[in-house]
Amino acid sequence: MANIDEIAKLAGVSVSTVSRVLNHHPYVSESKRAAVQRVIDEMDYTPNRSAVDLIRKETRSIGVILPFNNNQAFDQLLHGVLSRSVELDYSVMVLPTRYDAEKELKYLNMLKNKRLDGIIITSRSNTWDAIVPYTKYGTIVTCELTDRPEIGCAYVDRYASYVDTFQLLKDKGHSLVAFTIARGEESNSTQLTIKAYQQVFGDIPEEYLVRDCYSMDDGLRAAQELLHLKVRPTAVYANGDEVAAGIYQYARSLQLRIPEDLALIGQENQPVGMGLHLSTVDHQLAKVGEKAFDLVIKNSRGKVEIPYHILVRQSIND
Amino acid sequence: MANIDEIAKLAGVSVSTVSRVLNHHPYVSESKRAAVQRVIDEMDYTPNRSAVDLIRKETRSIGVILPFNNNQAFDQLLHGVLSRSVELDYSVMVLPTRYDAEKELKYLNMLKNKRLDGIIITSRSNTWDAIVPYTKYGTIVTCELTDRPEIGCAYVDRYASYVDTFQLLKDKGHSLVAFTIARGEESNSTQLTIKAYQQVFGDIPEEYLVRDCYSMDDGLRAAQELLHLKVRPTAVYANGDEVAAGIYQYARSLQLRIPEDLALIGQENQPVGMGLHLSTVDHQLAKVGEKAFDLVIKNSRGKVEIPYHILVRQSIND
DNA sequence: ATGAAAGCGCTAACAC
DNA sequence: GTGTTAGCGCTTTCAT
Repeated sequence: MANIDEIAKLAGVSVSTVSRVLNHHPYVSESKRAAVQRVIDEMDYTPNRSAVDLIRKETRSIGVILPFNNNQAFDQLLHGVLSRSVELDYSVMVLPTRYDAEKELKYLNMLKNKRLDGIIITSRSNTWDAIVPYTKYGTIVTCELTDRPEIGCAYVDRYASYVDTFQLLKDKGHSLVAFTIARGEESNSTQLTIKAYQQVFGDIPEEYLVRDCYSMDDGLRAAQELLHLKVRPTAVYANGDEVAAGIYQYARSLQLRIPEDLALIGQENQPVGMGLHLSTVDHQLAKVGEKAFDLVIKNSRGKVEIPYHILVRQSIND
Repeated sequence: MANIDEIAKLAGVSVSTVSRVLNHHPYVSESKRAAVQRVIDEMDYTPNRSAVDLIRKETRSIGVILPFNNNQAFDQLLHGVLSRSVELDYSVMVLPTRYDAEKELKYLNMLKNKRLDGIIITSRSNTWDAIVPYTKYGTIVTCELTDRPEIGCAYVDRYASYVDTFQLLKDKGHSLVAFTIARGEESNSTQLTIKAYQQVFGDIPEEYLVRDCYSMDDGLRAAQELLHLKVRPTAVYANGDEVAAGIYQYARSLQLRIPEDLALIGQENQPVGMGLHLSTVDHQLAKVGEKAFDLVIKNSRGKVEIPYHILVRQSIND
């Protein structure tokens, strides 16, 4: 591929002039601009991006740190990020950690070596103490609330959301309420779910907490565990609509009526829940992703709260 | 951030020596290597990636072109790509087109401006004639079979797969077979599904073909259309397990028995189908993604076929 | 084994 | 308006 020097030579101008037309600067005579453009077209020339990034000290690329890409929730966040990035002509790298703290730091290092202008952390494995130093090299935005002033946040008040949901169930007359979670206790949202439960109902009966739930299949397993207990829960709060759908399915196979025999509520308002009339808590993850993107490219440390919505559908009794 | 000159100066060596230790070259005395390393650590130095890419003329980054990221099938492909990329220390950019041909070309241009070493096309909007010229600038691998010699392919023989599946249904005694598709007729797999159907059953009754199916919700809609027909199909081939699950759900709500009253088979072996004992055709999309990645970084134009598996579970009669 | 120096392809300050 | 030139931060001959 030709370079800018060659274009300049062929057009009979200096490289600065070529650079100017490339970057749509004013103060270029129409005749020269046209001449340069013609040569550019003829030679099928495109500026080398590494050279531009090197001198501009920015890449118009951002990264998204997530544990897995094949997960509904992270996929929604990513979707939000991508929507905005396409509009604003940014590129996005997907940085999957599998909850490996080492790898996470390696990704953060892409700010330092100027490969990325910013990074969105959708879920982290490191402590903030380990992460914050990297803000020196680029913008870091996270999808949970932290009071670290160096970190931008696009977040949902999960604790309030969980409390609200459990309270709703309680208000509907349920005292035997089970719930499902994804990872074990080290995860942020898991911790908050547990705290919220305790806040509303007090102690958690060990058998009312089902771990490692991600898919509909896990929902079936969870229901299998829960619905054969001597003291069967009368309501379940699932950590996702897929999981809720699995529970629904299993309950129906047992001839249980929803919501009369079992009330059910999921999360994230996924299509899977719509036709089943499952209630759900929509944390608006795509919107969180969009907002996180906006923060990161504005180099903002703002804390932006995204509202959640509890959608009560037929799977909850009146 | 410090640069390589500064490190050289502080370590009392030349920049070449610093570069050598950075790149683990031989022929550096242990004493100097140690001295340089110490300064690097002290200064917390990391080489600028744009400068390295510029001179090396490669980025160790690849792109994945897909229409949407929030879609099970593309997500599986992406998952395969990411698995391998993490192992081999490559970065991957997600390039969502929404089937916009212009945008697709813009993405392909990232090969030309040396931002990406290669691109994986999981689904395309342009003709091969428009795409092939970009192979001059980087490797292009696709997830469908094309005989263009410049393009590497990691693909499943979809036509054979679809014919096999329809034939299986026919062998089980079904002559009233409906099916669902995603996009309209311009999509490659849709076209092949239609051709396969005609090959096995002849003409397609218009009402046995349901379009725009992506999620479980769409499956419910499809079932609603199909199961109230005067001549109800006795089997449905869904273009995904989520869609199949929706159909299952609706059929059950009508008290139809699966498979006695309605045989059902989906695609992609998703968790949603497992607990429902839905039969499925596993096109091994994650494996396709992995293989596509391997081709692209080997700069290979190979054509690699990935086998598909028909998993017969309870949703099909004997 | 080590260093000097020539780029890689581009932008922008400065001079005219 | 336009050109000259000094970098940006690095790798890699080519000497020594």
